[in-house]
Amino acid sequence: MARPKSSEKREAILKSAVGEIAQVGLGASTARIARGAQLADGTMFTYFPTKEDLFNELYVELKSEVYRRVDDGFPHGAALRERTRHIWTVYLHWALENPGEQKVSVLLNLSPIISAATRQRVHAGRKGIQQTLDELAVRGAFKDLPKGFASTAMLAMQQAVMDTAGKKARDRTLLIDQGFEAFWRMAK
Amino acid sequence: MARPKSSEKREAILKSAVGEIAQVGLGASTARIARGAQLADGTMFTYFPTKEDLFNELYVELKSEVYRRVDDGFPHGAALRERTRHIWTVYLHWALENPGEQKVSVLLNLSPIISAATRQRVHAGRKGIQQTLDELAVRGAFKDLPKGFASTAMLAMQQAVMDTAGKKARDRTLLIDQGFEAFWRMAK
Amino acid sequence: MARPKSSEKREAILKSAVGEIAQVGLGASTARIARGAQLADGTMFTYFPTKEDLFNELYVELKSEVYRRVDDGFPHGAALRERTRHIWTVYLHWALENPGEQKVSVLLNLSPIISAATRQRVHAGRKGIQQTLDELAVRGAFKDLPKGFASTAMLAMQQAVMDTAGKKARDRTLLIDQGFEAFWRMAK
Amino acid sequence: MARPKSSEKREAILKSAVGEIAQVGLGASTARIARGAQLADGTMFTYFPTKEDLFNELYVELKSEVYRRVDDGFPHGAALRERTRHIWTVYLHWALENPGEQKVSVLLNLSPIISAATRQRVHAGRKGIQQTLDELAVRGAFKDLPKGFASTAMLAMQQAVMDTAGKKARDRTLLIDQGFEAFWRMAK
DNA sequence: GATGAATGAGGTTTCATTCAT
DNA sequence: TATGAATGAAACCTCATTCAT
Repeated sequence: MARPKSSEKREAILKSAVGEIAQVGLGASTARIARGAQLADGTMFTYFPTKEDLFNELYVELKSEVYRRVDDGFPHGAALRERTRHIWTVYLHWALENPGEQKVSVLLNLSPIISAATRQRVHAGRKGIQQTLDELAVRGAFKDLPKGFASTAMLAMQQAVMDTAGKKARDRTLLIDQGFEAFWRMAK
Repeated sequence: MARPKSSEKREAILKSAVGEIAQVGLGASTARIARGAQLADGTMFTYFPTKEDLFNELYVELKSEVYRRVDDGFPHGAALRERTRHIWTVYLHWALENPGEQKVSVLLNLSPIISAATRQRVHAGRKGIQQTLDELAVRGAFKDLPKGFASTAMLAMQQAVMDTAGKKARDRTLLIDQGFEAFWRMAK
Repeated sequence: MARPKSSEKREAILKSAVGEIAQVGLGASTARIARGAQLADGTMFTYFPTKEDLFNELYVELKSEVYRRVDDGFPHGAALRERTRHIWTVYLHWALENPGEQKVSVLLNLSPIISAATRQRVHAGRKGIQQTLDELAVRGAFKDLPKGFASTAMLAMQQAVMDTAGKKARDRTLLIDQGFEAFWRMAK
Repeated sequence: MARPKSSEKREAILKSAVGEIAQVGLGASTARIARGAQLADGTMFTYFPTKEDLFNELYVELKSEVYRRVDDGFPHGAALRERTRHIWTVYLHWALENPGEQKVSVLLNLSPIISAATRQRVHAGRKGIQQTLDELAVRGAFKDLPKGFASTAMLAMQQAVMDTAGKKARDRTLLIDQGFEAFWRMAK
């Protein structure tokens, strides 16, 4: 076989895409993304046949990374509060350490370029957390709200923490903890 | 100068922009926006010299509309809970009745096309609510968090309600109420 | 109304297309065609939304021009031989005076870019000659061959004359005449 | 140099080229041609250094094949009519059995990609028939026309038969025979 | 020799903006 | 003012060809 497709280059493209999209939005051009990955314009298309494909794969990749992190060291036997706290904390640490990735993830999520199939795929990857979210959904104030509200609210509150962290430098670990205390009030 | 620039046309452009952006994102072309407003390609540029200008003005307009509604019938003398509830409810009704406007507002907010100056301008327009938000910021769980967190969290939780409303048809008024109860737990 | 679409520019594009295609084939680039018409790259697309559209329109235009010429001064009352001779002669004069147009016409006819609808349209324009071709079809050697063979054969023999004229300079009028005599033997 | 270039692969490339060109025209990509021959993109270039080379060789190959068939079983001693008939019939049988090859042959012939040298080479290969064509050129209606007209006309009339055969299913052998009778009238 | 990844020029088309009418 | 034709930069993508493996 000839030169195999280098996964290094694949990563470089995805990384460059994150950088470009974070800066200029989904209008980021394939040419700039390629250049950012130190590749010729055309090379990108041997890795991703289409800009649309690139963006969909990128979305999957970003979400998978988060789920992977959350699953890693997940305290399976622990009480609900501890498990919820784990999800909360791990996700926020990732997001604050990777603001570009996080922003791009949000942007892609809002875009019609992400297909229903991709959304399905990503949703399926959430399996590890699902049990915890389900338990959350029947607790406290969430009990009276529709099924998926608890997880949506968690994501929303995490977003609020991120927005705040972006403005004030402050102690992030503290912010994350206190944010969780606020969130937990809804579940108690 | 004969005819004044018709503000009717200005409105038509803004409205068309909302429709187009809601459908295809910020990549919406000026030509399509103009066509949607029943105008020629070039006419748009006598109202907004630049696409950037259009988007910035649109953002201001959308936000102003919301603030206007919230200010309208604001229960100035009432207790904090009632005032917060008013903001919560009025905003959500507007958002659920105008999903396009709401989506575009979010999209623009995330885009670098919206200048710092515009953000300032919009922020300034929030004056009517500010007092209430400030009171909220020193209550319950928000007390331990940075200044702006309460309002960010409120917006985030409202977003959660909207996302949920988008999926399930359900009784929206009930959803809004119960969503508020969840939110209020953080402030109690 | 603003500047109206100039039919002069439209003609220039079509003419340039003929020149380019005659030289390099159907791979002729839209950019070169535009440049040949002294227009910016983008301008071509206000006249023809697509390369495909351009080529289809061009085909119609070329064929129409021929039919127009043949119809012009057509000896309606004359004997079959005279009418056939008219078609033969007029077409060949056009083709020999416009070798580019003729070549492009052949090229387009062979290409899948020309749609069935276009072919239909062109065929319909042949109405003026049809009667004569039908009479031809039941004569001489054509009598034993399928319906459309006479006209196909005529076109083929005209092609032979053109090919020959392309090589030898020679007296073209004489060539056309003697070519007709050869052709007529099949119909006699 | 280990293995010799497999002539089997060479054939596969040529065959694939015919298929692709017949479908999409001379714009057929080398990659698709290679894939059609079950080869990697790059492999094609060890057999034909250039797309241009491939097309020129293909043209020679197609024409040679025809001449080979015509030469095969050529009735050298027979009367002119019989010899002409042989050329007519053998060619048409080949063309009708190999419509792709025939179409590609025409396309290549019209293209500037086929060099003068190639055309020369092909013309030279016609040696076997030349004598017959020369005799034809001084007969009947051809007598008054330039040297090469008889053979050009024959090809043209064969083209007419092919076009007709393509449309009507009909008995092809009969069509070929009756077509010949029409053609022969010009030579009688 | 065979493979297919890499290249970058070039292809078609879109688009914000200008400007003649 | 309103119109929409004109512009040319830039976007996405294809392709012949090269070359590391």
